[in-house]
Amino acid sequence: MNVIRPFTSTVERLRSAGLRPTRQRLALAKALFENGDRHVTAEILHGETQAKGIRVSLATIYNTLHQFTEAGLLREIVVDAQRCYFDTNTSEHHHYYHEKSGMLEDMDIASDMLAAIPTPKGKKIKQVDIIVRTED
Amino acid sequence: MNVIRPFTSTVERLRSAGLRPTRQRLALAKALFENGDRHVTAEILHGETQAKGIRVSLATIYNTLHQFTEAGLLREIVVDAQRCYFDTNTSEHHHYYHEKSGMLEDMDIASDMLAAIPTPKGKKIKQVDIIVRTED
DNA sequence: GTGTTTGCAAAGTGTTTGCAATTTA
DNA sequence: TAAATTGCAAACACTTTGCAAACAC
Repeated sequence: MNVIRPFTSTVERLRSAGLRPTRQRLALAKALFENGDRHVTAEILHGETQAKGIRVSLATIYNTLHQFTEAGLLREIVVDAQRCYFDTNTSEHHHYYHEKSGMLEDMDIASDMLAAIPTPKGKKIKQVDIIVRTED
Repeated sequence: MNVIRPFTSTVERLRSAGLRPTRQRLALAKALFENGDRHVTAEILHGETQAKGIRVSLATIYNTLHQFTEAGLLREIVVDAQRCYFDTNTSEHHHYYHEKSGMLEDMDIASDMLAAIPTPKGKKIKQVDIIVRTED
């Protein structure tokens, strides 16, 4: 017999990443993945959950963001020594960073452009990050 | 009449950047610019000056690195949320970052590759940073 | 029940700042 | 001498950690 189970796909997403679908992780996953591509910091997520009346501590948000990143659900983007972004779009793409506003924006660029990048001897390329900083 | 003046070119470099050639700035400029291209953090520079018996406080090193950057003598490179590098090579070029070792290495890449990067509407590109992260 | 996860507060890291003392020109 | 610069220690912002209580299965 069936029971109505909300967020089944989010639950499954967490389970297949090997993460127990706790209340906190579900709330964060919902905020992250149910509204299209997002660029968030821990602070932003914390503010959002608080605004919705969901109690998730900042420490848990940090931990969860890293767990999601390790699980391949998020990609971390380093733009600035004191602002750590996580991108829900984990496919290969690059960014504009508008420093004044602190806004991060996806960039459209032909991925074959990266063919020009030489591989360093004896090393394997793990990730290529292109950040175009704009004046604002 | 002439007096023997050591480090004249470093002195001039500072003066033309509008910075008084103090003992501390001279020591840092020497360490930075008299040994070819370098990638340094504040900690590295601090360690070096201490090893040489030159007394420069960490606060002054941070301040000086930023003054040099504003003056165009250095370029700041953000690779990692807790490691801020300064590059003595201010010309357009990009980097490999070997995460495990924390080593930053210059990359040779055709600069016309960057022609493919679209300018965002209504904004001006200030700087393009390409960081190729390697496994190690 | 058992192992996992959470929240809190404390600790940590790298950086910046306020201000008196020092140095430069 | 006047203005700029320095060093210290304290403040800072952001992030991580230790551990007891709460939770998932």
